Amino acid sequence: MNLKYSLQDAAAWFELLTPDQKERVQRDISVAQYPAAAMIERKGEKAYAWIGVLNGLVKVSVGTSDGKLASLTGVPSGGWIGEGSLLKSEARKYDIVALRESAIARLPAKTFDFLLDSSIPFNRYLLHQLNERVAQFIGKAEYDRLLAPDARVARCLAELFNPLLYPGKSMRLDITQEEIGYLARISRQRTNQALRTLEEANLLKIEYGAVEVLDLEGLKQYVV
DNA sequence: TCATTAAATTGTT
DNA sequence: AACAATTTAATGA
Repeated sequence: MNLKYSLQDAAAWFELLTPDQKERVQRDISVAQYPAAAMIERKGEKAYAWIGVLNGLVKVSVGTSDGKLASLTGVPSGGWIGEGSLLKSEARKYDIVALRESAIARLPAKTFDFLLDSSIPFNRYLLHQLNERVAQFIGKAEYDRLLAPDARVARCLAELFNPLLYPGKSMRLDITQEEIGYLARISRQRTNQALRTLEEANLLKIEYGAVEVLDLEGLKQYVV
């Protein structure tokens, strides 16, 4: 229930701020709980806040304007999304849905702008995140449909670790095989099969209700 | 703290 | 998709 503690744990950028800035963020931010499968943000609505996943797991479905290719990205706790719509102050271009019960933080656009204006480290953090995301989408658009299910799972898992800054953090992620299936858009039993294949290749370790990534680079590059 | 039971997750057909 | 096996969490002595 301690907001400050949550932010230190689930917002890598929070540590980069000065005490004054931290104080303002804590004052302006709001947190809400969402049950599994709840719609957090809807496509088409205007963006008033930066969305942070303090706890839980969220999926972002991006519907391209030209049609049906709705590719998915998973966002684990510690991930922050939606800055694109904020910067251009336009409507959200995707739906954000809770995959399981999640604690969602909202940083108002005003505060977001304030940080942009006053904190160099914050800008640097954002730049890095945007860069990562672009690389992600390019790779996705290129390969997503052509990849075998095993590779799709590998990529989805790799992406779940991307938004986070992993140094120091654990390489273990609490996610069920069913949830991975949702993200990779394959059945749960196929997910199971894929995970076993990846475990065979020493890229990850299957745990109960979680997976531990052993070789992130290997996952990103996995093919066939 | 340990044993029993229920719920959730995984493995198999 | 349905079922069985396994693991974790919850309950109560």
